[in-house]
Amino acid sequence: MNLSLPDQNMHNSSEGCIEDDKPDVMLPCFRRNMYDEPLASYSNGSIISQLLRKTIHSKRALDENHFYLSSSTAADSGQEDQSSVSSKDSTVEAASPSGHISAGTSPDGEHPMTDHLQAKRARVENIIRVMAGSPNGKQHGDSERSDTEARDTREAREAYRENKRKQRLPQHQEHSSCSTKDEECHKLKEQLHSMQRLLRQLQEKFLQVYNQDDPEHNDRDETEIAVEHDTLAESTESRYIKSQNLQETLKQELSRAVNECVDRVFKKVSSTGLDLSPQPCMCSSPDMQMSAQSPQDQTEALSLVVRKPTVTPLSSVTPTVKRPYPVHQTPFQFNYSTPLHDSQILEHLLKYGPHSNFGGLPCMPPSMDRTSPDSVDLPWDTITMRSKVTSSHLSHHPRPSTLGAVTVDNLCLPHVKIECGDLQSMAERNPYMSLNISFHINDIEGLTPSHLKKAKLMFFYTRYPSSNVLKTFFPDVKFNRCITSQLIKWFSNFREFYYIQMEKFARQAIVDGISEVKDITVSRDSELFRALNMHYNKANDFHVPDRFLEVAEITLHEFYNAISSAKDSDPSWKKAIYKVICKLDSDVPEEFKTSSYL
DNA sequence: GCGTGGCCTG
DNA sequence: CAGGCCACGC
Repeated sequence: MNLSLPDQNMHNSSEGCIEDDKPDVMLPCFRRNMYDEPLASYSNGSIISQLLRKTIHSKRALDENHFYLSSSTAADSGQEDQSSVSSKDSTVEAASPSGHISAGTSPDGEHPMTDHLQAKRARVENIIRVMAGSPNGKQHGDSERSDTEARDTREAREAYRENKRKQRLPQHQEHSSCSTKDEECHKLKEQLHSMQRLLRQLQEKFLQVYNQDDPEHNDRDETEIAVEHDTLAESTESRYIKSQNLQETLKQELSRAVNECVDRVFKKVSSTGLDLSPQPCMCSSPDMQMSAQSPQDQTEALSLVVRKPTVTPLSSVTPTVKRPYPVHQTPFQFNYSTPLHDSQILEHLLKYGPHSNFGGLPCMPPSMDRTSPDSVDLPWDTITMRSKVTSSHLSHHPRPSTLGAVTVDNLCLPHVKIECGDLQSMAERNPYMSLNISFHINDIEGLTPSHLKKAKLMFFYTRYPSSNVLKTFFPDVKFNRCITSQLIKWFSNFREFYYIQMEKFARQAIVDGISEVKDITVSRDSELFRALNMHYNKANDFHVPDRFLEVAEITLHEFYNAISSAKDSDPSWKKAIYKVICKLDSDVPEEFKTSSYL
């Protein structure tokens, strides 16, 4: 029954995430002295700045001699940066060192970028900004509205929120819904061509920079990237942060938006005969290209994009990254996500860069070290875009016992609500960072499937465990309000199932004509027991204590008596039964106290 | 106000 | 199984 060792190290490191800076366990990419940049620096206006700066920085680390001495139009860089920043990003932009400020500034501040490269970057930036200025899709607005409209009938509060949200919707979204199909197809067509053209331009610019800079290392020097494609509009961000069910909202919004976009665009485009074959991507990653070629495979929101660790890094500037992207960070969106997939990939690549967000997050598990087992044999620049495997971290995938093999699934499944735990205030101050932190915190110190299994087995002894009991028997869990509530909720769910079964079998007994309560017994051969055992002891590798059979029988009798005496007409007729059953708890065996139990 | 349990829902 | 909501007790 020893399913897994407790991830003590992970818990410890998770604490460091909040308070302790532990550079000794951090990957190079997470060290502040490498890419120490505030999150806000990855604002829309300087996507390309960030990427190029890193690329150049990487190259410089490889070969200090690869500089270009020519100068050209560097002067227009700053001007463009300031003039074309969208208003919604202006706040972040103003607070960040991005844009023209970063134009000639290398991370270490010792090697000023050449004018030549500045000019190139400025041009590419301009292209990116043109892309960013593409009209916003109306699908999201529609989907968002339909989503909320479906459930705002009950709550005046919800209706109020809905109204406010509608007021914020740009007018053109309202009008666009009235467009004819022909117009939509035409616009789509134009957009596609436009974006393809822009993408080609951008690719050319990039390749130009790369090839001129270092043709020999071109294929090896591609920036490792992680991308996310979602279609959430930034306008909904604040609502999400305040939402009480961030996780569900994100998943629903993402899934629906992506599904709608994919379905719609393929339907329309197939009728127009447009060629949707992807443009050759500058990213050589097979996974990357495949994800672009098969957008229809992504029917669920990508909760995370993972870049696998690399095997033989050329230098310390090619660190490994596994990280989730908060889904709400899309700075802009396209009308039809699918044909613009490459652009979106590029956009995210450029916006977030391969090292963003982690400057202040020294909390990644040791498994992310490049020496971890799962990094072996992975090619350079492998980019894995994984769809959301499951909506819950409680998927029955046993957590690997070795720290080096912590699965992506465990890392990519957001669970913790923003308002949970100690991160709430941080979340309010910086939603970007807080989302990331929350995801990781939960991954590191959240309850695992092993914990769930253990809890189920404990249910055979105690149906109503106190918080103290839970803390005693889950010593490897770092308790906070959230974790405690979750554990309590688990037992609440266990009880719910338990009592449902009891009522069901009690009623069945009555239907079967059993007139004497003493004729009702619960043995290991009973159907009732099988049902319960299947639920709490699915693997059937645990010997259920006899006492549980006794309690089950008592419970069944209680239900039988109550139902047969028509007490179930009282809405709260079960409460009396609960009162009886809660006194039948046994002590949980000491073995359960060890963190390695199971 | 907070913790907890139950009910309902997805 | 989790989230929302409500009720209850402290």
